[in-house]
Amino acid sequence: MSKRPGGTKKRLKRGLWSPEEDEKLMNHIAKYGNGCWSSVPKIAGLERCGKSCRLRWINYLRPDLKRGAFSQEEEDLIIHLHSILGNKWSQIAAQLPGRTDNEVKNFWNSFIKKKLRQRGIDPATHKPLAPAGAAAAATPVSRSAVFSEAELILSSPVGGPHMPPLVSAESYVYSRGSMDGAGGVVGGCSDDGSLSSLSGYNNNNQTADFAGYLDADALHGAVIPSVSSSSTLNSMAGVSPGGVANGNATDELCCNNNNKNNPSNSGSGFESSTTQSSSNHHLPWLELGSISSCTEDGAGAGAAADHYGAALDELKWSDYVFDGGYPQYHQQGQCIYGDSKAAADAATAQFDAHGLGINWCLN
DNA sequence: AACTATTCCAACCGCAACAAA
DNA sequence: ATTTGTTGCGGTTGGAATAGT
Repeated sequence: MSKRPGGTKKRLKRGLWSPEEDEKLMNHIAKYGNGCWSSVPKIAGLERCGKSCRLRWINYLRPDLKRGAFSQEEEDLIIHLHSILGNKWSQIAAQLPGRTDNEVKNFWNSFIKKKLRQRGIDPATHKPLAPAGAAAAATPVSRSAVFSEAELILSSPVGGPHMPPLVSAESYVYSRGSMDGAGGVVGGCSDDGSLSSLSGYNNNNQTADFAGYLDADALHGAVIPSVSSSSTLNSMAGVSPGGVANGNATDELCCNNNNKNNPSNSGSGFESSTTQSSSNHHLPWLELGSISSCTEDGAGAGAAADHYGAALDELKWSDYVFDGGYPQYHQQGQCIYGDSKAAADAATAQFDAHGLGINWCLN
């Protein structure tokens, strides 16, 4: 570890945060909001760099963090989003209310990766691991390589424009009994041929429609507020990422320095995220209308989705990939609030108990 | 009980993008 | 147009907790 530059400046503290430091930081943010991190240590009386303060707040202190075990839905969603986005942890985390990019990243590296390998799936490519002889061919492939295969299939004349029964490369990997190519139907209806609708992500025998927010282009191009960013509270407040992907200006939703004193930024975001209980509340956009983002041919695509409902049920690939025995992913180390929802509630309560009205980004 | 190995989370680092001066 | 400062992101690492011997 190299020394920090600083010369005559007081040496900044590093390492784990003490409860006192946490309290100082929380008090400061409650008072002034979370802008201008460089000035936070000075004002708050912390011997930390602003960067460290920001990270501590984003990854640990924010009361809207879930801080519990990842649910099966979250796990499935992470795997799928990773298959689309690769290591874009912030964008993946943006789809998981209450989760940070760091948390998702750690979860991936410490748990999902391992599990996928055990199942014979290459976590880098989301394809079956090649046999030893073909190791060279199975070297990590870029996300674009995976996409190219998916796009190849999606753009093949089998379906043609707006013809739903398209099979993505991924579905070959994940769908139950799909290795023969018979199963794993993924609805696709995007005009640009991108994968835009998937199903089978919740465990309630519902067709989970990811239209819109799983559009790869939208995810890459849209400014999706990350959980780890200062403009996250819109997603915490149940704002559908689909709306973002549909091109709505994020500024009007975000809590950032350009949107001061927006009522939607204060408190309500926390509440909604900490009181979510059902899977669909965790993932509010799952309640989007069927193929809602299939712009020009929405009705036809929706009908097609119904038509292939049975096949879509086959796409509960999590059941296939993770056939039970899902261990709880417990937080380790420092945890000031305990676990899960109760923790988040407690955090919110604690914040409230301090009588600290949170004014986001007031400075 | 003592030691070692492994796991995994929190924190750090370097870089890039962006905005303001 | 350039410089400087700030923020955000992804990769990496330190070390506490846990498991194994």
